[in-house]
Amino acid sequence: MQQTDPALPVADVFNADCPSRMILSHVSSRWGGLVLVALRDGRLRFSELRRRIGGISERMLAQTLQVLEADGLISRRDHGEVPPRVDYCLTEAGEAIAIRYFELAHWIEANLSRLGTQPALSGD
Amino acid sequence: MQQTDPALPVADVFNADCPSRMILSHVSSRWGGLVLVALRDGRLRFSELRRRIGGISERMLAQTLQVLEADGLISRRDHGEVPPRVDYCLTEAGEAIAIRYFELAHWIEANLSRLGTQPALSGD
DNA sequence: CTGAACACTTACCAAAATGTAGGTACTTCC
DNA sequence: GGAAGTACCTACATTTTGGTAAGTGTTCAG
Repeated sequence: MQQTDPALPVADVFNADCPSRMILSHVSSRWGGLVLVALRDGRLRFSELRRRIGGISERMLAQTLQVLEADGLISRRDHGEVPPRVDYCLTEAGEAIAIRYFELAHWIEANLSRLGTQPALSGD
Repeated sequence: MQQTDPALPVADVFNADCPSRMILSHVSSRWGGLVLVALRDGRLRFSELRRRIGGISERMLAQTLQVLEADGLISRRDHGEVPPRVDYCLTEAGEAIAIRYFELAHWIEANLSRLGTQPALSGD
């Protein structure tokens, strides 16, 4: 299935210089993963994303979308209309990553009470 | 299995104020996920982690270990010896998160060639 | 005619993250 | 006795990140 090009060194996130680190940092940046997960619901417009992702600013959303697009994780479609109409969706790679990030996020949501964030769960 | 406390609002990472966002940000911080993944190999000492995770500084490793411990994702064991001997391992919750973060990171490693890894994207 | 929505961009500034260098108190190795 | 290793901590400086507010040009609703 997946051939490893012998000319390329094996990707390794533990290696500071490996390009995988860069992608990983974009995905797990403050907004990157949330944008990806939001797009799992399907194609969304800029302002829809903005409303959906609590706390994100226009500036950050625009920037995040650009980075993710450059990484090949989402694709941007401009309908060339006026007023502007642009929407975004996941690429195949984006979907693969989004689902994994979602599983991470979702586990956290579902198990929040076991984590050290709560007011006080009396115990050891 | 999992009881949802009806008194608590449902966790939602899209909500800026949801505590899950904080955990998620720790896990997907620059070093958090890598520390968790590194510990999947078993109990490791501070200096072992430092050597394993390329590019991390002592300061950042120490800080990251503290927040992960506070979140209940890793546990610290001090052998009380001199010279110091301290080691870390994943808690159950830590394992659950580590495996999910690993799957994300590993997919990226394995599929790097499909991604737009072009280094620079002069922005801002 | 005013204001809002759209999808952004830019300048400016504050805050957060991170690196560097030094220190600690001790031990083992050469 | 000097160097290196252990697991940190602290102060300081820098780099990166992110928010705010303003602007763009057009269209539509009131």
